[in-house]
Amino acid sequence: MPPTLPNASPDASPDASPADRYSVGPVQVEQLHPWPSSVAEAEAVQDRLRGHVELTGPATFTLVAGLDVHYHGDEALTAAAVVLDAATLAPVEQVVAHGRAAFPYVPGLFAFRELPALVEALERLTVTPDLLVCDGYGVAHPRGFGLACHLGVLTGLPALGVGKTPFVGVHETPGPERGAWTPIVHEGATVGRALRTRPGVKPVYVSQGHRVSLDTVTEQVLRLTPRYRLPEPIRHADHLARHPS
DNA sequence: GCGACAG
DNA sequence: ATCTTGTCGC
Repeated sequence: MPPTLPNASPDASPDASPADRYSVGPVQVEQLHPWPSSVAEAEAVQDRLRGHVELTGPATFTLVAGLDVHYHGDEALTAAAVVLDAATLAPVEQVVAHGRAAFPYVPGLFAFRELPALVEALERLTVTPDLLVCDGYGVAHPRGFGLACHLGVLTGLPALGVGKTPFVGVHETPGPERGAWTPIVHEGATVGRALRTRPGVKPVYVSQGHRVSLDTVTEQVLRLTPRYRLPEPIRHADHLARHPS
């Protein structure tokens, strides 16, 4: 049972062999070898992969995937991936993967809890999304490598993160109109934006995950959020994770 | 040193 | 994340 860490056993369970999992779909995902078994190892993984993040990329997309996880009880969880047609926002494909939290909850290391299940869901897709919309942060993170960066770097796909509460850095409150935003500044650098997606409603906190510019992140999140506070891909994934069919 | 801390 | 009712407003 993973979610009991701070004091982990080093050479406990050998990692599964590289060939123990396969994907039937077109989305190929790099595996993390070995899976971190302590806070220090997890932080080291983030520090190592951080250099792989690309902050520029395409500005338009055709298939957008929303990703989210729902927890049941202690460690059981369901990950969902829903692909939408970027032009119409109509659902194209939806898949779920059941699993268990793979790491205890530690702010900043949140990605390690959900990564295995989210990766499995991505591998079950039969279409290839060209943008991953993640529920959490990207480079707006204590070590500059949040969940959206993990998923982007491991798949090679453009990825962005949408957070519902402030996490790192400082920012002013954006104006009340939809589309208003202010920069999130962390250690002297702009790492994301507080973005108003609905008039008078709490802003969301967006940041780059991989292969997208901050302007593109802002533009896409607004485009994917025609009605509610959160982007449609995330809302669909959230619903599917809660009510698997 | 203490508190706060994505989901 | 999750435990939880009603209520106000578009």
